[in-house]
Amino acid sequence: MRRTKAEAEETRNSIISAAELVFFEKGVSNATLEDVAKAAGVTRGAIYWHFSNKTDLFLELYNSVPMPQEDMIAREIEEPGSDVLCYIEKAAGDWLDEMAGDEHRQRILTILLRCAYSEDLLPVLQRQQEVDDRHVALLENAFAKARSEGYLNANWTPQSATKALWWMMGGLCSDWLLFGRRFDLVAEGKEALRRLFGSFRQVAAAMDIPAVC
Amino acid sequence: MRRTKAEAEETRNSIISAAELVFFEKGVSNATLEDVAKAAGVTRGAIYWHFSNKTDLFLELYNSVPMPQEDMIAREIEEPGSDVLCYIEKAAGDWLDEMAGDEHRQRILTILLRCAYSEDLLPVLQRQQEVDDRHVALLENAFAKARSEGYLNANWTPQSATKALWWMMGGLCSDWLLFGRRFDLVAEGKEALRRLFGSFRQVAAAMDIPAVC
DNA sequence: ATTTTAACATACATATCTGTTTGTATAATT
DNA sequence: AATTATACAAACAGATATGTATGTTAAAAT
Repeated sequence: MRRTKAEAEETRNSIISAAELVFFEKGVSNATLEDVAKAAGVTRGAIYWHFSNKTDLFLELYNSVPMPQEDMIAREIEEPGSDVLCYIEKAAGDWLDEMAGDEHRQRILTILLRCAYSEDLLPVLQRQQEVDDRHVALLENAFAKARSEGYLNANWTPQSATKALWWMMGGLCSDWLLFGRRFDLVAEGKEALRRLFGSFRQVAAAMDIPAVC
Repeated sequence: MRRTKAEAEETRNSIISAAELVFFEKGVSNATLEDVAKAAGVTRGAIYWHFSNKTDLFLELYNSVPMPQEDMIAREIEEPGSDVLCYIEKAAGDWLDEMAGDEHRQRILTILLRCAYSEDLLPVLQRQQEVDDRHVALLENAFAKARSEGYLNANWTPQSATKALWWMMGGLCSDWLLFGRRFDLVAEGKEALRRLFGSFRQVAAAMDIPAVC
C-alpha cells in the first residue's frame, strides 16, 4: 500500500530510530535487519527500500545525529583578553552537560566505542577520528593562547595540557558509557575538570618537577 | 588420529592463540569458528572437542592471559615512610611498560573494549569490572595514605586524584589501542603521569580553587 | 594382543541472515 | 479516468554458521 511522501519519510525515520536502539542493545554485528524491522513495526522490505544494507543504515544513523558544534571552542579562542582557560573548562563542562542530556548521542557514541571495526563501517570510524583530530587541534590552539597570555603555568605545555584533558574526558566518558552509567557524569566530571584546570592555573611554589622520585 | 596428551594440550593452546588473533582482527561476533580453525591449522571438530562453543572459547582465552599483578600497588602501600605518590606513579608507569611490551594483553584489552556486550560474554565483562573496582579501591587507599602523610596537596582528595589518574590512564590506553597505536604509549604516557603527579605534589601558591571563573 | 577410549576429521542437518524478486495497493501524474 | 510509479509486504533463493553425529586413527589400558 503506497504511502504519501511524508509517511514514507516517517517510516524511514522510525527505521533509523529503531536501528539506534537495536544496535545499542545488541551491537551492530549481532543485530539483524529483522530485529530492526520488528522494532520499527515494518518488514525488511521497508528497510531495503530506504537503505541498501545494514552498513548503509548504520551510516545514515550516524549522519542523522547532529554532532557537537565543533566551532564552540574555535569561537571562544577568538574572544580576546579574558582567561582562555575558563573558556576551555566551560566548553568541556558544556560537552558533559550535552552528553548527559542527549540519549541519542550517548547511544551513538556507545555503539561507536563498542563496534569492532569491520572494513565496511571503517568510513564511519575514520570520520569520527577526523572530528577528534580537529578537536585536539582546537584545544592545542586554545591552550597555546592561554600559555602566551600567562594563564597556563610552567608545569604544563599546550600539548601536554591538551592530552591530559583529552584523555581524562575520554576515560571519563568511556567509563560512564560502557559501564552502565554508574555515577553522575556531570557532577563528577565537572569536579575533575575543576581540579585539573586548577592545576593548570595554579602558580607552582616549586617550579621544577623532579624527573625521578 | 589420536594424539598424546601433550599434543592435545598443544592444539588446545594453538586454538586459543589463533582465537586471540582472529577475534582481534575481525571482532568476536564477526569471527567464525571456521576462521579460528583455519588459523589454528585444525578443523572445527577440534575446537568443539576442546570447547563447547565460541563463548566458551572466548572465556578460556580471557582466562589464559595472566592478568596484571594487582597486589603490586597493595604491596607498595605497606611500604612505610617513603613518598607514596612516587610508588603510585611508578606503578602506573610500570603498567604502561607492560602494556606496551605485551601484545597479548594489548589484543585482549582491545577485544574487550570493542566487544558488544551480548549476554553470553557478560560474565567476562563483569569479571573485568570487578578487577577494575579492586584497582580503584587500592588506588584510593594509596592516595589516602599519601594524603595523611602530607604528600598530596590540598587541591586534591584521594578520591579525586584516583579518578583523575584512572580516567587519564583509561583514556590514554583506549586512544592508543583503538586508534592504531599512533603515538608512543610509554613516552607520552609517562610524561603525562609526571605532570599529573607534579600537580598532585605541587604546593599551591593559591590554595583555593575558584568555583567559577 | 585386544580392547577401549581419547583426539580429532568429516559429513550432515538445521537454522539464520541476507539480498532479490515478485506482488499489491495507493498516491501521484497525465 | 486511466496510467504510472512509489512504498512497501511477502515469498523465494542462496550463502553461511552452527551444532551434532559419525567415522577414523592411534595412544592407553587391560
